[in-house]
Amino acid sequence: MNQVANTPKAKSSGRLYKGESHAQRAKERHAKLLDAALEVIGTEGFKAATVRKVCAQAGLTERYYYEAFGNASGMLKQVYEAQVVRLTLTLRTAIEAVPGTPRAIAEAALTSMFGAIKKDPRMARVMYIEILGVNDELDSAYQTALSSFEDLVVQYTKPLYPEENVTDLDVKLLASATVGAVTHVARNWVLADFDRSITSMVHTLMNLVIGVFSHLQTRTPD
Amino acid sequence: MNQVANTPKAKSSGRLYKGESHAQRAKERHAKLLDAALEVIGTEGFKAATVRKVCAQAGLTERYYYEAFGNASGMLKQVYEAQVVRLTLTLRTAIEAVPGTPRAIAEAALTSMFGAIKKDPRMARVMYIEILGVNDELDSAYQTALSSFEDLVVQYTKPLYPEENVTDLDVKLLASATVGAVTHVARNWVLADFDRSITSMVHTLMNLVIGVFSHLQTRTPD
DNA sequence: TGAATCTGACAACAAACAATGTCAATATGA
DNA sequence: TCATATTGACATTGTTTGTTGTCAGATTCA
Repeated sequence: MNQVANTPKAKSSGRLYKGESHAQRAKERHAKLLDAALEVIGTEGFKAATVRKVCAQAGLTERYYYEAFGNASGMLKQVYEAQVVRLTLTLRTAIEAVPGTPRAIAEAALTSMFGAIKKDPRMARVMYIEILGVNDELDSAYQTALSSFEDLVVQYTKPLYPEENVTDLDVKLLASATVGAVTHVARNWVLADFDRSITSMVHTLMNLVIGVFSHLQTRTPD
Repeated sequence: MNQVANTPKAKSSGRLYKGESHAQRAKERHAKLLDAALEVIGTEGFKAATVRKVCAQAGLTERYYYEAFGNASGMLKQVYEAQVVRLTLTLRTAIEAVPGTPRAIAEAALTSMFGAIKKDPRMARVMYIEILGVNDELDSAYQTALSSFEDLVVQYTKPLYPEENVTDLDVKLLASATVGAVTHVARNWVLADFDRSITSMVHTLMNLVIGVFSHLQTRTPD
C-alpha cells in the first residue's frame, strides 16, 4: 500500500546504477508510470488502461507497473490523488493572490479552475468521470477528496452567511451543491470541446455563487 | 439499431408459441433482459455486467442478449434511456400536480427527484456514474439527455429571469449548473447511504435554486 | 576482471470473456 | 402424427488480460 512498494525477490542493496540509488531510480520510474497512466486513463479511459498499454506508454516493462502501483485500482487511485493535489494547489494559489472580497475570490477560483481544465482535460476526465463506480475504495477516495474541496468552499463562504439563518449542515450542503454545479458545467464544457470562453462561463456562474449568499442574507428564517 | 433486432438466421414465421406471437415473446424477453441489465449495472457497475451475468439474472440464454441489445454498449444505452424516460415522467408528473409558483415547482421537482432516487438507487448509478466515459456514442446519449433535463429547467425558470439582464445562453448555463448541483448532491447522498432526510435537503437546496433568480432580479446589469 | 546486481524484452500460463455453434427437448399447426 | 419452429443448456473458438517467470545483456564495485 506504500507509494513505492518493494519487489518481493530483488532485495535492494545500497549499490548505485547509472549514478543513482535504488530509491531514486524507483522514484523516476514511478513518475514515468504516473505520467503514462494519466495519459492513457485521461484520454482513453480507465478500462482501456491495461498493464501493457500503460507500460508501453511509459517505456518501461511490466515488472515496474507492479512495483509502482500493485494493481489497476492502485494505479487509478494514485493518478487521481495526484490530480487532486494539483488542482487544490492551483485553486489555493489563485485565491490567495487576490483581494479577499467574495466576488474576487469566486472569480479567481472559477477562472483558475476552468483554466486548469482547459490546459489539461485529462485531469477533468480522471477527477470527474473515471474515478467513479470502480470499487468501494476508490469511491471513498472520491468522497474524501470531494469533501476537502467542499471544505475549501466552506472556509471562504461561511463568514458570508447570516449565522442565525443557516446551520453548519446547510453551509456544507450548499458548498457541495456549488462544487457540483461547477464540476458539472466543467465536465460538459470538456465534452462539448470547450465551446464557450472561460470568462463568459465565469461571468454567468458568478450569479449562482453570489446569489445564494445574498438571498440568504435578505430572507427571513423559516 | 432497432430496439429489438432480428436474429439473422431464425426467420420469424407468424406462428405462435405458448400462445404468443414472435413479437410478443421477443418483447417480453427484452423487458426481462432490460430489468436484469438495470439490476447488474445499477448494483455492480457496467464493467461487471457481462453477457453471462446479465443473462443469468434474466433467466435467459446468451442468444437473446444479442437479439435484444446487439452488444454491451447497446445494452447500457437502452438501460440508460429507459431511466431517463422514467425520471422525466416522474418529474413532469410531480411538477404538474402543484400550483405554478416558483417555490412550489422547485420543491415538487426536488422532492420527487430525491424520492425516485431513494426508491431505486440503481437508477442514480446508471444515470450519473455508469454512463460516463464508455465511448463517444454513450457520451452523446448522456449529453442529449442532460440537455433535455436542462430544457425542462429552462422551461420553468425562463419566465422568472429579468429579460434585460440575462441572455438565452445564460439561462441555459444556469439551468445546467442547477442540474449539476442537484445531481451532485444526489450522487453523494447515495454514496453516503442516504444520510439525510429528503425534506432537509430539499429545504436547503431551495435557497440555491431560488437564490439565483432573486439575485438577478435585484442586481444591475454589467 | 569477475561475481553480483539490475534492466528490458519477451515467453508462458491461466482466467475471463465475447461471440458463435451444436444439439436435444419442447411446442406448434397442418 | 410429424415436419418445422422455438427454446435452453452447453460447447467451442479466438482474443485479451493479469501475472509470473526466464534469460541475455548492461552496469557496478570489490
